[in-house]
Amino acid sequence: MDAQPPKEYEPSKVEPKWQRWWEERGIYRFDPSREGPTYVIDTPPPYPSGEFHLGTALNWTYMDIVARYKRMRGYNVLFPQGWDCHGLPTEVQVERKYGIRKGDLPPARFRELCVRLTQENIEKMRKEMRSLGFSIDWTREYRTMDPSYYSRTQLSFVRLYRQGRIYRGEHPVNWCPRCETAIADAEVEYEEREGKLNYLRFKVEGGGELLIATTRPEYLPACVAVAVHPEDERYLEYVGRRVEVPACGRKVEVIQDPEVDPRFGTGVVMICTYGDKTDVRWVARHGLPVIRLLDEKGRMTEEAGRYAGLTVEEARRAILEDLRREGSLVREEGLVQSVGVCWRCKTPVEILTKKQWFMRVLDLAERVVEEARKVRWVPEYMGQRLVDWVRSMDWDWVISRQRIFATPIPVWYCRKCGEVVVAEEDQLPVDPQRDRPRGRCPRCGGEEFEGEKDVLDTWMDSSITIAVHAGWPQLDRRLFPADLQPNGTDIIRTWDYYLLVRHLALLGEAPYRTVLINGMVFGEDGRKMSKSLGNFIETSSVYGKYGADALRQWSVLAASTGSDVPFSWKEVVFGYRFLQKLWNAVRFAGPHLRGGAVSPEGLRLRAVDRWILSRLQRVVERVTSLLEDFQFNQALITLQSFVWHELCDLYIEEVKHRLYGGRREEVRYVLREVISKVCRLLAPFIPHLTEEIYQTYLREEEGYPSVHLAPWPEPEGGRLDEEAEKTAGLLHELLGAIRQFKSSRGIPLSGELGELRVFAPPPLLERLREVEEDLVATAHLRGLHLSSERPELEERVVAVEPDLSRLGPRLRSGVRRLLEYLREHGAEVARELERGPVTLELEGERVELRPGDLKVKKEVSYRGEGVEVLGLPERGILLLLKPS
RNA sequence: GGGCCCGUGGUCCAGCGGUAGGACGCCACGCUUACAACGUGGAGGUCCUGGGUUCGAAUCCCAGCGGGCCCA
Repeated sequence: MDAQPPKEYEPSKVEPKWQRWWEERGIYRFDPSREGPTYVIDTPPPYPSGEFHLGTALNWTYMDIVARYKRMRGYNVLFPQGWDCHGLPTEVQVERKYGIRKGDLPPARFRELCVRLTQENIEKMRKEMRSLGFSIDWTREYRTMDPSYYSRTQLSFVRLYRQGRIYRGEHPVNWCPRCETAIADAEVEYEEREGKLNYLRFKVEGGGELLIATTRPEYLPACVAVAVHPEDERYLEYVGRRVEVPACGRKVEVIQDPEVDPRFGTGVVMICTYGDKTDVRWVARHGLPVIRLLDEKGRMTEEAGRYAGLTVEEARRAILEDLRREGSLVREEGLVQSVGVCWRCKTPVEILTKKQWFMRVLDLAERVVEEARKVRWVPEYMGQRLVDWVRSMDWDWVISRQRIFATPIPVWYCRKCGEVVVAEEDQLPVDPQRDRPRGRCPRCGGEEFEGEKDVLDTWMDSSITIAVHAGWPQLDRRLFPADLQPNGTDIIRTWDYYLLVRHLALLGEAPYRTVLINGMVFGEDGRKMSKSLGNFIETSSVYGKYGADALRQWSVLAASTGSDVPFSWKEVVFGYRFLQKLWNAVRFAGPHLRGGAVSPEGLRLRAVDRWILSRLQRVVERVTSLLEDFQFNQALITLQSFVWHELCDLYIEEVKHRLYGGRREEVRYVLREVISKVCRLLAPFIPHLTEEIYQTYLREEEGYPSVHLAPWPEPEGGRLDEEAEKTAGLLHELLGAIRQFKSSRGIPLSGELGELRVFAPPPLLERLREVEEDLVATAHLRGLHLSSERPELEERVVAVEPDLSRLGPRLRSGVRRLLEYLREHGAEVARELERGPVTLELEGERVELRPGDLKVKKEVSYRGEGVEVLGLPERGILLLLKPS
């Protein structure tokens, strides 16, 4: 036999060993040549920020559990990993790192720096993912910044363009003046900010005045109308008249629109191009002129007259001052308003009209809703978020960005006639700044072209992942649609929406069958975990201390699937302790596992053996069904409590006497059976420890190279044994009563007791005879005497508990009368019931009670001398202890 | 302003029609030949409030209060 395995399980030594081994053996690779069912996970490609958030650990743990479980169930699992490389944050990181602005370098050079930084960041994050033991197929890794990937982003652009789904147009867009780029609706965040509501006086042509309330007086130079609600009687007389815009002098008309809220401010609003999204709708609806008030940097244009060149803030101050001077500012009120800001830099977003590229998505809204409803959402209600989002969209998707590090838009413009020339499919990838189109301008024959400078929104890269890892444009139908799309609650409206709308447009089909949602990770202070809040915990500091298997257990147990989860060191420590507990139990059983497998032939399994095997079957069934439902927390709790309380605290304690002396074969057989199955059931949750156990104790006999290549345990109905469960249950009750007795007398658990005399009804006695030896040995009794005779004793009924799950459905409304009656006559009825069914007449209704309808608690006392009474009165069992 | 989620012992969370569970913390006892990061026993909850449905509600419905997320 080998040297004694270490008393303490050390994850930091064991985990890296298996991580390397798994990788070398390539056991997580998808095998394209294999027949049989596939299971495809659309792993979200993280943004390579270089930091590995605990939220990512949570998200990936869910996926990994599913991947491992499905593999064990015989699926050919595709669990790829990609990186969503493009984006502004990397540009900002590069600027900061080298102390430059992106305009300082030629774009190609700047791009190189971004690529290099991204590679470094990916390296860091990949290391973290490996350290957590995720069973990713690294041979399928992709990066959206690689030509092999972004050529497909471009291909999708070309195809959607030819389909008429992508267009270039002048349309208001959300614009971040700091980043100087358009951003999509989904990238706008809302923040509560203190603002001022200004009441301004507008002179009405031909006499009178209107008071309007606005939070954005700086937009006065772009005021194109004044609106009131059509049913607002206060202003009916003004409709159709013209008013003078203060500080500017322009005359605009008073119009009606039902979207005006008569309760806000004075019920009169000014319509400007464009103060907010409502303005956009009003301008379109009433055909109002557009005044281009702001430029790309957020400064006032010539249109602002004497305010030209000022920033938004400066213009606000200047205009307010002028208003005050001319007496148009009547009053100001404080107001908390939610302001749309850029998700990256938190600068308030403005609405600008610029030529941009769009993907037409509004007309697909109902189709998207229809498909979203067919998808299985976990938890179910999360699907509603996508539906709500789709229905609330106002604009098409702006897909062009004014950045550098991104996929180029594969388009040129003819210098002569301005014709748009889109790249040929077989020409991709292209960089229109460097490459040129094939041939001449199709319209005018021109040969000079201007390459598009704008680039694609990074969601254009990441919303075709499913098609890409299914081999598109040569789509492998076994890999599409993906079976699982795992994601956080915060990006349902982006990732899940874009994936859906994009694949629908491109392939006419929804790309995923199930969406698995994980919650947000909060810090120990209860707020969303982030560096800026100072409640950030490095993932590596957690697994570095307690191991990946402990961290994974925290991910699973912290809350039910989809709920937000608070990080807690205590929970991680609990996971670590479970590892120790399991390791120690296996270490104890080890010598008995190693002596070769025991054949079940000819074994005389005892009640406790049949009990634990029966319980094991129930655990297999339950864990399997919970995993099918993605209820990871309940599945793991079921396993932990089976191992900890049933296997360790009960079974192992109850069989020690047989291992030390007696006949060992049955116990050896059962221990091997239980540990082997439990090891497999736990493998998706704690892959390292289960591998260590498997390799140390089980592999030689079972023959699978790894526990992760072993099949998932199938429920064996024949193993269910209700009789054994009842018998063992009785044994546990007796042991409980004895422990309680010892505890109340200050006797050590290991302390020896005298002779126990048990008086019980014959059926129970039969059961007790089966476990007699186990009881004596485990409770440390000097002797045991079982008898069905009733000694002289006094019984007093102290409580009668009706079993409502039996009585309710049978008696319906009679239950209330019965309860009232039992309050008075409970003891009486209970005694009668011992002899057989009882029929009661309650307020004219006949009520029949059967044995078992009532749980009766009795107090028993014995009149003899010199014994202690422990008793299990509700079961009609009396325990008498003679002192030793 | 709208949609969705949550409100359970000191703390964090399961449960989601049959009369309350776990972990952590707390108290007492025990180093029983796997494990003291352990074991045994114990204390601790009108399941946010008010209505309704039901024989029966922590669980379903409605309203309110409080918190969160997403969006206007």
